[in-house]
Amino acid sequence: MRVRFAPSPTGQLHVGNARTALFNWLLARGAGGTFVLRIEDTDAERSTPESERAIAEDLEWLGLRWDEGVGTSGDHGPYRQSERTHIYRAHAVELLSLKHAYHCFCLPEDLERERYHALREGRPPKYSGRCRDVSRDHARARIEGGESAVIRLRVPENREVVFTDLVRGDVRFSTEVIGDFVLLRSDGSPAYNYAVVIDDALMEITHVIRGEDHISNTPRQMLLYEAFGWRPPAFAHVSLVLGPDHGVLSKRHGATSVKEFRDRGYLPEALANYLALLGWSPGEDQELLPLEELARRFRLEDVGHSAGVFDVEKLAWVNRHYLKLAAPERLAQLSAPYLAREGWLTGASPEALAYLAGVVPPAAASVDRLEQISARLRFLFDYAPARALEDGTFRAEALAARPVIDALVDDVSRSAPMVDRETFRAMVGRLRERTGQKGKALLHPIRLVLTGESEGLELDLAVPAIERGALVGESAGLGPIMSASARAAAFRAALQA
RNA sequence: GCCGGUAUCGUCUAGGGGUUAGGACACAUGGUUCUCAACCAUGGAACCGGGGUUCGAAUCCCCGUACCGGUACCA
Repeated sequence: MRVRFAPSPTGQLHVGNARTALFNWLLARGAGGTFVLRIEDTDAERSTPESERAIAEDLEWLGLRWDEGVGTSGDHGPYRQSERTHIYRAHAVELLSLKHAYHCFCLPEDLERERYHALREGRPPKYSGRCRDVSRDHARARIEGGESAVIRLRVPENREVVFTDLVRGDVRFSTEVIGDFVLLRSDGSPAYNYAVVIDDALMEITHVIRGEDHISNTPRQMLLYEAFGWRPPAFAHVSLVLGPDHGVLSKRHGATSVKEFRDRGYLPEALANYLALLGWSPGEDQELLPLEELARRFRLEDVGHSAGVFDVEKLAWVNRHYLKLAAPERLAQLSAPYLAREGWLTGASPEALAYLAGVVPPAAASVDRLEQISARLRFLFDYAPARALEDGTFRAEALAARPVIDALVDDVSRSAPMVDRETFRAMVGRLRERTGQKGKALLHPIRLVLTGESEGLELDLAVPAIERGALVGESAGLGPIMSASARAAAFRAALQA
């Protein structure tokens, strides 16, 4: 089995295309087949090398490695359509001599007018076939005379073209609605439907899995396979991904490209797992499974027929799941850019990363995506009691808890840093005895003073994080982080001001 | 307009002639916790409409409707 993903390098990899790539990969992976990456850059205007690189990078990030294609040494290359022009031309000549194709000299404006009239009279707007009978010799003469021509396929009249779609079953089209379409443009470059067939055939693709938007291209492609006498591959058209308003997923819905999701701090395994769930189900009421397991279970016949609405909430849930599974070092590494953006991390020293590996995982357990990690860790790096006390509720809570606060300031100024849960709890125990307060009345004031926030991480975790962070110090490229004792003093000063 | 595709909770889906129509996300309520989040429990929530076939239709067939895609010298 050989499958392919064939994007046009005209922008970032869209999640809908990523899902198509994923389905291809899952099928190949599950069947021990070959996954080919081909670049369809026949539109010279819009194709860029940057976007080809970006797409390749996104596929790799998602874990969808290709066995053959650009950047590999496969023996079905080249894998960039812009490098295959000679192949397309050679095959066009073959079609010409087989009389399956012909030169067409019709002017764009004439075609435009024909189309307009056809539409107005309720007829399918297909090419009239006016140049069908221009002989090859005559055509050659006109071209030598400076006229430009396209090459069109001679589409048989009044025929039914049927193909079996692996996800939808038999699909049939009448050639009555298919005009003689363009194979080679007047500049010699291949049109999509033509290049695809040549490439899929020559690259020995056995299963073409692509978006539903290509379903009406398929009969044209079948006709081409027929003209060449080639056996067509199996086709499978997967439905499209929609936005929450059931329209095309676009920027106003938020992120739409793989790159954007990556930048927001979604894990690749989460995006891939979520995408697999959109239009397919692994069965047994299971949803969260590693890619390899998904590949084992994947069957094209089980892919849903209807378009799917992209649900960011569910993606967030999947992401939270994988965030909890991720190794601490990895989370620290992945969080670094977000912390650096805030100016809290100036260099990824081993000490700083080791410290983060301890503090990021508990914070990450309560966010949807890593982008939110800085808000969750703000208490460490941006301690500002004066600012916090500007809030009326916060101030009132602090004022009401003066005895606890005073005792805290006193205790913390005289005891050792609370670098672990036990020393912190010991301190809480001393305060309980001294003030007679317990539970919320005791812990909430401690939170206000030590974190400068009224909500956040468990204090058991937060306070040792503060103390250890203060010890790591700025020389390691971290912080600065104020110690608990400095915070207590600063807080009391701010409260009295 | 024409051609093609699709239709189960708000969303993703399981099921597929007889089921209390199952699960997940989201939502609501409760529990837990110093707090938020997380977590746990409970709950509300669906077979597009109309005909037909059948003892029986959400499931099969037809028609309609809605939505999506295509209708290029874009891909």
